[in-house]
Amino acid sequence: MLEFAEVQLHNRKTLFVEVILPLAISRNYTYRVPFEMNDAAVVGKRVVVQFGKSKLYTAIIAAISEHAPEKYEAKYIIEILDDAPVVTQRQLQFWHWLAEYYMCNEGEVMNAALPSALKLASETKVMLNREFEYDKTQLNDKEYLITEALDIQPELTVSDIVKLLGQKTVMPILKSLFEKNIITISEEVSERYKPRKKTYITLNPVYHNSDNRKELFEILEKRAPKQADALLTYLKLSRQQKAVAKNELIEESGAGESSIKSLIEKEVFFAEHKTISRLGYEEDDEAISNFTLSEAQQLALGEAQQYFEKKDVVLLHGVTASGKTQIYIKLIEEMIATGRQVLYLLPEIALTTHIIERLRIYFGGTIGVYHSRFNDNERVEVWQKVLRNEYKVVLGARSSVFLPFHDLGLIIVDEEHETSYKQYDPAPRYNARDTAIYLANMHSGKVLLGSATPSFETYYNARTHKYGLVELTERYGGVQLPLVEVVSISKELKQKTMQSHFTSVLMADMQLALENKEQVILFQNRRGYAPVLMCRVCAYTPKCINCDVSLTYHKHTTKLHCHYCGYKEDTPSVCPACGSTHLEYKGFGTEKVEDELSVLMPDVRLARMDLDTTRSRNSLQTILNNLEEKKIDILIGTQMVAKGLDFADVTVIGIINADSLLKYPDYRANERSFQMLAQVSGRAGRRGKQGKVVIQTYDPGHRVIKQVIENDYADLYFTEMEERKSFKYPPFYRIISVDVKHKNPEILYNQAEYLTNELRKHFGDRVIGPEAPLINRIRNYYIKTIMLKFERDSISVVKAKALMRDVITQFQTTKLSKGCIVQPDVDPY
DNA sequence: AGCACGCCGACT
DNA sequence: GTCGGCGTGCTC
Repeated sequence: MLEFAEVQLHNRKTLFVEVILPLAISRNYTYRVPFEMNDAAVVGKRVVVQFGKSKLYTAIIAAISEHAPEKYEAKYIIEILDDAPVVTQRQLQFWHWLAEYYMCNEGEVMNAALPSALKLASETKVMLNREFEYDKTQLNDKEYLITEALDIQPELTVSDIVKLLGQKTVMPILKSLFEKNIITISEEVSERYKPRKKTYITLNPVYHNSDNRKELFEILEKRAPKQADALLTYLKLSRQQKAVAKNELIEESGAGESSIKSLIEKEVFFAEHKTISRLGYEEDDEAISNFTLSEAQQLALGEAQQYFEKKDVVLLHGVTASGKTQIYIKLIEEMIATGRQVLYLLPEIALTTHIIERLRIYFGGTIGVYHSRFNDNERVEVWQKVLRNEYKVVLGARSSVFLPFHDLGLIIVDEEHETSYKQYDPAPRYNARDTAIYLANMHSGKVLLGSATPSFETYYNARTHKYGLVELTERYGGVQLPLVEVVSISKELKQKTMQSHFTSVLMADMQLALENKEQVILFQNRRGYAPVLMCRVCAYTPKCINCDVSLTYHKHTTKLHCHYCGYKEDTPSVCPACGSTHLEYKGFGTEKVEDELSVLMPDVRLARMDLDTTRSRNSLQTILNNLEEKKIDILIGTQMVAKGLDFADVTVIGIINADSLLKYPDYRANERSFQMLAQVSGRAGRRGKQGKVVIQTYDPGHRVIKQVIENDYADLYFTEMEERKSFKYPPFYRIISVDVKHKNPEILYNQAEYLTNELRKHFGDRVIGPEAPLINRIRNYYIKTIMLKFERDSISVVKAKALMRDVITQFQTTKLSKGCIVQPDVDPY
């Protein structure tokens, strides 16, 4: 609180702030700044505001003005949370652009951009105002309860109070207490996340003497063999690494918490609690293992650098295992030498410790990592460090484009073709690759897109000289491309040489690999056990009650699951339609492949990698570690296995059924299939051995399969581009699709038709549809899709979007559209 | 997104 | 006669 005299010194301007609220609302709102906060009000800081009757939100100041809004009296902002902005001006500009480009609200962008710890109103701390005397008799029951609780416990969070009162709406009560000056509300970001402690074990120096150690060991072996094991493991681990963590020791030795505890009590071990960074690594870093670029890499690097003189974006098209990462590292080194920041984007799934470690060796403490497996405290930590310029390099997934960079000199987008760069579910439906190009431009920085199988959009831009194009056709270290063999499933079925889903060719190759102590990866583009349960008599198939999809049988739960809404039900033993007991599984997924293989090869160590087995925080890493440590012989997985796996001993890759990829009803199906198959194949026989890829298919003559065998990306590109052109698809046209949803199918049908006609009034035959998507009902909402195709180079897409926005807004004000959800998706995948 | 105001069914 | 269902409209 400022003294009266100080207030007088202030310039008593009346200030208003326009704030972005973390909500899906179409505009920003303006609040008044209390005089004493005038100086503290800065664009990019967070404020607490009341929005609506009772809700308090953390909002971001987007603009400050001295002019009062005309038509209403502005509410006051309640508090300014930050001493310095947490969002930069440039970010706000970026958010604004993103909302425009992807046709969503700034609030939705804010939600995607800010770690929730920076916007959680419910985690706000509440405490008593010590400087103020108040009369308890003046309080109502609930207010009294809160003050009583605060007498005992000086600090409560809003969610604590929710629990205390047993009701959800506590904000009005808190606000009234706040207004009566009884409580204060604060949110100190720096204290919001507590440093993580980790316990390290060290050996009592007495036992550095080998005689003492021997003596101890003999005693332990007799009396406490578990403890002896723990000691041995400790000695092994301490030889390998500088510090031994307690949890690691427990895991490695299998000794259990209690054994370690008694060793600590006996003063054999010392326990040391260290504060470590939540980001999972310590400061002490080994020296850098210096690599040298191959001639081809050197050449490619030089080309890229030359292009950067003239172009903002360069595509590095390098075959799998051509050593693109080393080129990235050189470019990063160069950029950080100039003092500018670098963002290295990777698909979520490729962000394994493998790549993180590799880069950490290079860049040590200046590299930050940011991805969705991080919890919020960790994300805030990275956010703050980027903001304070403590990180020069950030390695991250899609959402790291939202970090508060100051001076981004270079963005690398690895595996640029990856569809996971596009966010679909909550708006903003943004593509991190495209967004990165805009972001780099804002910083006058450069973008390097890397891929073995570039997206056609990118390749087109490169071929038409919008981007620089660097080709790297040689695999690093002279590793040969794998041998690809296509096997006809129908032929083997006729010959009766199939064993369950495996052709004799694949079986033989797997066996050979296993005999040589090598590893195998099997690729099946579908998770679950069997996609559907079907009645053999009446062909009945159980469907989800909320969605227009067949339920999938999952063996571990023995239930039928819906992959769209998570609905589960028990597997029926009789057909609910005709009463027949002849129910059978049709189709097959990763789980069934695993199951059948375990029957065919009972002694082989199998593992499965798909969405179901990698859901938890560390399970993916565990699978990868096991693979690396050769605890797995055969890994069966979905698309996940195609990404970022780089293991020396994987020599055979089996694609169980290529047709499931090829017959996808999507104009990108061929592009996708090629990418998929090329990526999967690229996993075979990297360091030093030629790998083998077996593609099982019903259609061995398929054009794309031929192109894969010949690794002929260019041929694929040219044939596909002809079709893209004639059928008005990207990259020649830009697509904006609009999903219309409603619980009632008839209303939806009429409204989608109406909206389509409205759009057609402006855009003519650029409007296609409405069409029912492949899955026309999800979570009880029926869906229709309207598609708009805009010529790439003629009418301004910016104008078109503005017009679309108007049409949609207009549509939503019509009474008939009640209950309709309209979701535009710009550049959909 | 929440929350209130508002108009139609099964209950003290 | 009310309690309460969620439909729709607004929030600076």
